[in-house]
Amino acid sequence: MDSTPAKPRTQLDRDSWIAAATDVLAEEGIAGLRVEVLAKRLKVTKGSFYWHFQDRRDLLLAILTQWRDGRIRDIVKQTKAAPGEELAQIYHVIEVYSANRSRRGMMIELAVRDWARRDPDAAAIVAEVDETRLRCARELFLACGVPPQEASSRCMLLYAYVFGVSLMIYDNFDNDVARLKQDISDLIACSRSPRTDHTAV
Amino acid sequence: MDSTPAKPRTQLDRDSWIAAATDVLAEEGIAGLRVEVLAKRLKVTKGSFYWHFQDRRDLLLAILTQWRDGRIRDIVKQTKAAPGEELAQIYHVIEVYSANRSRRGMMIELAVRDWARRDPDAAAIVAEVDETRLRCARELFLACGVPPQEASSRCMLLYAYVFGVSLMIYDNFDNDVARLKQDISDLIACSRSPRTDHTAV
DNA sequence: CGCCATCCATACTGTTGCGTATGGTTGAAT
DNA sequence: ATTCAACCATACGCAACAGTATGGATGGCG
Repeated sequence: MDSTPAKPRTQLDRDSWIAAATDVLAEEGIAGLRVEVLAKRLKVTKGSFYWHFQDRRDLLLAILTQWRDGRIRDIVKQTKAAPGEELAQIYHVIEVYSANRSRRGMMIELAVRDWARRDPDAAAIVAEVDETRLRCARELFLACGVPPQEASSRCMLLYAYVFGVSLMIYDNFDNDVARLKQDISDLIACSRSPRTDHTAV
Repeated sequence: MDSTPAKPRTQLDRDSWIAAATDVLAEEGIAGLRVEVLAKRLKVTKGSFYWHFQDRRDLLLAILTQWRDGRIRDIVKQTKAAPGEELAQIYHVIEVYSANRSRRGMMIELAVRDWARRDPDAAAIVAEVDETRLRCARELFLACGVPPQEASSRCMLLYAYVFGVSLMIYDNFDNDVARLKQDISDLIACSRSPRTDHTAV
């Protein structure tokens, strides 16, 4: 009929496997990431898997490095700010990394961090990502005129909050979550007085 | 030789199993909590396990409820403060729940929360614990004279920070972690100006 | 002493999953 | 058209694990 690459005959490459595996990681965690389950999801058998990967560990390490590269690319992008826009950019970072924005991204993040608690390789990757993120965010605070020591404290608080809040279940605590999160953003970004006017931007 | 209860013949009861299971949960996570592994650790066979428990799920639910009860008992204890000591108590809570104080407790905490991301029963337990903790901590802030809305924000930030920071790997970021954590405690507890004098107590 | 309830060991079945071996299919180059 | 490399299916062995069935040991009590 046509020669357009409509369906490349389910020809899978390494990246397809990694992408699908990352989906499973987000949904089921590292322990639920089994090659036979993954193969079933891709509608092939594990004969295909062991063509593209040496073993399960090979896939896992590929997931890690790809995740790291994506996260580092993202943070340097998110922390670039035009002069004068640095404070607004901090608010933007908090907003972007808050759980609801990209639920999938946070699920991966949490799965990787849980993984890193028992796997040295994963821990090394997380360490790289954290260091890069902290340094990038710190630059932003410094550009806002925050003193060095305090810049370190605030960017650490920023990331700890972002990850921690996505671990909590607080449906019945406050009925105005939006305002709650806004207040917290103020505390992290620029709390000098309790009621900061953060009409940022 | 003697009739003292030196070795009760390895007679295990339900609580012994739950205690050992909680250890495994802390070390290996919910996915690594297998009944045969647990039995081996207790030097018995799973024949014993299935005497005390209906199935694996029975054990898991027992772990959850016991964890909840312990955590709720602990938080009401930690948030009791003599009049005038409320601010110091807030610092104490931050200190106590920071990862290094009781590494084991935090490992269990993180394991349960990761578990709760895929299990509704675990999620319900975490919701109970979170609500209790937030309300208790909120009372402390209110007793410090913090306005209601802000009290909600600060106690939420407190817990999110505590859990989040134990997920991060920041060895190479700052060489004075103690001071970093002190600064963050200030931001959470009483930041009105960036350099608050928190010579609390 | 003998009986019964408690507690555990042993021995099975069935399932899931990792990894390997080997053969089949497909498309592109010669 | 033949051939070869890339890609996948099938079929195997092996281990870990959930759960069941059943029998053995132990201790208190009538």
